[in-house]
Amino acid sequence: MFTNMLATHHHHRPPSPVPTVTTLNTSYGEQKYAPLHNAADAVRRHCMASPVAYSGNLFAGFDESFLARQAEALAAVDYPGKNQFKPEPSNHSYYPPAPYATQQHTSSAVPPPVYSSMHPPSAFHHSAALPGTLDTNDVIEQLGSSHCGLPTYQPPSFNSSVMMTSDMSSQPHYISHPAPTYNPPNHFHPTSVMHSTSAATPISAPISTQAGKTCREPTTGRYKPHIITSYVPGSPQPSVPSFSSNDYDADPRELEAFAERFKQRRIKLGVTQNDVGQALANLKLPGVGSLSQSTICRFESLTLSHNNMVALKPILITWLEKAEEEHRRKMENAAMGEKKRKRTSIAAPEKRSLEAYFAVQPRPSSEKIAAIAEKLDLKKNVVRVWFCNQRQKQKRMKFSAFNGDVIM
DNA sequence: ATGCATGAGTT
DNA sequence: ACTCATGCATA
Repeated sequence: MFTNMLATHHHHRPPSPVPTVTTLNTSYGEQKYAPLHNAADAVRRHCMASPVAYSGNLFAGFDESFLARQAEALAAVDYPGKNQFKPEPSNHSYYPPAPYATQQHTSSAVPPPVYSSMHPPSAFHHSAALPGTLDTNDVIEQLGSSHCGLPTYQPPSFNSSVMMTSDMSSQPHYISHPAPTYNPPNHFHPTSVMHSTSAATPISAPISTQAGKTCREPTTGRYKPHIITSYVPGSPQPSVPSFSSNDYDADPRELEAFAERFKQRRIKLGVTQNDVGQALANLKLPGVGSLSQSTICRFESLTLSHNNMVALKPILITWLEKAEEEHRRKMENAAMGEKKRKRTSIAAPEKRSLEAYFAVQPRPSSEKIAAIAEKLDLKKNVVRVWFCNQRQKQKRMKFSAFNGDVIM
């Protein structure tokens, strides 16, 4: 029971909107900022609510464990080598009502959310974010509710990761800021343009990089992309966090914004979360099978781990783009259907005249057709086609009559 | 949307 | 013993 609790404790969420709590995993490759972004929504709400709680006691919303863990976090930071502190299970079975700071703090023992680079051949491999350069002030700042601890990734001058191609890796701007700054979180801008990262993100790369493992879900036969990204002994660790185009996609705020946009566009397409999950298999991306409704839901609600979000994002982008393209096509087809040519209708008097002409000469010459057209005030082509159709009609009638005679 | 469970990989 | 990604079942 206890073991089980430990094993799944990060899933044990209180009724409050506190999302996934991931305890620290201090392996090199697992510098997660899951709590930072997973709790983004909660954070936002918490931030909004906070001012009210400040009447009197600054820590009104915080319990003792928070304070205790704050101290722990600070302590953890004081010793760079000590990235690891094992929280007491009892402290993590449940989280207090104003938990974000608590969790935040817990994860603060983890190195700062350095935006790790991707290794080109394995796009989903989260290479090590270096532990490191977080100082006490940073921690305090993160802990400060006024900032909600959301890491700010100085956005590029442009807004779309589509443009963040390989050359982005040479942006000295990023390299010179190994430690991210913490700013108040941005609210999602509904107007932000959905970008396509498919160009910048090699979605074809297997999701499961580090061990190349794609395990099959026993019951469903789904291909579960294991996105466990952690330090692989022997694999090269970057000594300096290099910033590539993928860092943008991995930016928690970008992820949050994307998830929101994704949801909106999915709904616009009239597709359910389950549909999306199933449709992913049709993408035929290597190592990418279907996903459950749960997972899609969790993606949209940012209740997946950061790495998981980052790995799923390009796949979902791929799906979204294809789905929207298909949708567009359908709409166009529908529009085409509506744009049916106007059917010319020939009035009864003219029709009678035409029938009279037809009785005399079913195959009038071009000149004759022109004459008739002029006489009836119809387009020559209309008259020509009428004769064609009339001949065809007659043929049909003859044929059916003949058949009827024979068969019956 | 989410509690609980599972299997695989990691430490 | 843990972490993680994910799924099933159900609220």
